[in-house]
Amino acid sequence: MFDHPSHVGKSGAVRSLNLTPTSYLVLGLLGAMGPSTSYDLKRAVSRSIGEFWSFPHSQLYAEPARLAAAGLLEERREERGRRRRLWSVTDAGREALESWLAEPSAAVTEIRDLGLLKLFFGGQTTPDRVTTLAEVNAEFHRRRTADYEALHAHLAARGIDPYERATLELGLRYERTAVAFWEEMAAWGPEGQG
Amino acid sequence: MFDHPSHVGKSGAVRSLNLTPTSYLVLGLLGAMGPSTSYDLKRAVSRSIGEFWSFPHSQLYAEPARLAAAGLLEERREERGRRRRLWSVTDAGREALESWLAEPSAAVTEIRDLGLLKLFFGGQTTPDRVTTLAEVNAEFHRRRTADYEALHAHLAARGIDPYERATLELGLRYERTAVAFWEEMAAWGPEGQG
DNA sequence: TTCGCCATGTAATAGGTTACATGATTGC
DNA sequence: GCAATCATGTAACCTATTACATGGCGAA
Repeated sequence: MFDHPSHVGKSGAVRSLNLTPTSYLVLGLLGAMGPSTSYDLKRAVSRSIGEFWSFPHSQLYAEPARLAAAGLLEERREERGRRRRLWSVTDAGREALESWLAEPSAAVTEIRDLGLLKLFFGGQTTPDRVTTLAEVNAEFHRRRTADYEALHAHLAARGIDPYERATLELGLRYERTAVAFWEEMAAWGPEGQG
Repeated sequence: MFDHPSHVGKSGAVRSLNLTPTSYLVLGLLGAMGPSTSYDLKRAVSRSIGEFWSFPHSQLYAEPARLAAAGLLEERREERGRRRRLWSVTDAGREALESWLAEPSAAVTEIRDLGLLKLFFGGQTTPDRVTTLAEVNAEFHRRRTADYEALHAHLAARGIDPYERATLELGLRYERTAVAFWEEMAAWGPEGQG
């Protein structure tokens, strides 16, 4: 690609980039899991935070390269077989992660829900369509709630990291909130919403 | 579905583009508000859906141009003064909006919360830092809850569109859920989380 | 009349999304 | 031995984000 120093070393060839959520995800996962491939990252994401914050696998392949260019990760290739790329956190990377974790900045939660956007424009369609929307969404979130609970139980069996469990817990609680909300919406429609 | 109406331009210069959430936001707002400037859109977003789904103003300036290129919007410029650009929905645009509203597709809700991402990696920092994180977030969401309630009351006074109110309602409920969650997290830390 | 904020945009870039593509495994 | 799925990437496009920049208007 471009000729970087053999091992990020003395040249300070560390291009400073601004770290995105994806960056911290990768840093944190590698910090917790040790040297891993992008596919390992993908799997780790899938049944945890990825439940409600999607990180496409293509990014989990692309982001490590960026972080490595910045000196926060190191790459090692398998000698034989597939010669897969294994990523691990450097001291600089660990430092970046720790300082990020240390500042407890609270930021606005983004909730992006297409169904909710449709509801927002409910006045521009017929009430029965809104009711259908509400019913479909209620069912959808009920199903998701059930999935979460199964997942939760499954993970509880194998002693999962408590922080990871807590994270899923909020996801679950959100789903329950959504179920209640959409069910009310569905009931609200038919009887004339004054 | 498409082979749009003739008047959209004999040239057929209607490049088909895939419509993003931003597209539907703009279409829906213009549908509800009538001809408006991008600044009008910005204001309409700010105290409503924009509370939990951020749409930077630069997009509210850029997106209408895209939609107009696709034949879904029409542009009119003021004759004098600032010569601002006023956007309005064409028949094709209205049709696109309606068919979108008609299909009640349920999709996964994205919840993007930096604090939650930090919590996810709680095992890589000290318990007291996690507790601080929880406290800061609890306070943050308490404050946001209060803001929502004030906003809600304020808008209830002026008879706001019930669907718009409902949308805000879910935002509010999410905030309450978050408050409870972070408060529990804050209390959970000190006493040893086995 | 000057300062400051509201209003109205544009530019640049990087990050994200959606495909595409192909090598390895595993099951049948 | 073949099909299906898992694993591992790359490419292209484009949206979104972050700055920058300026004009108008209101208040003091």
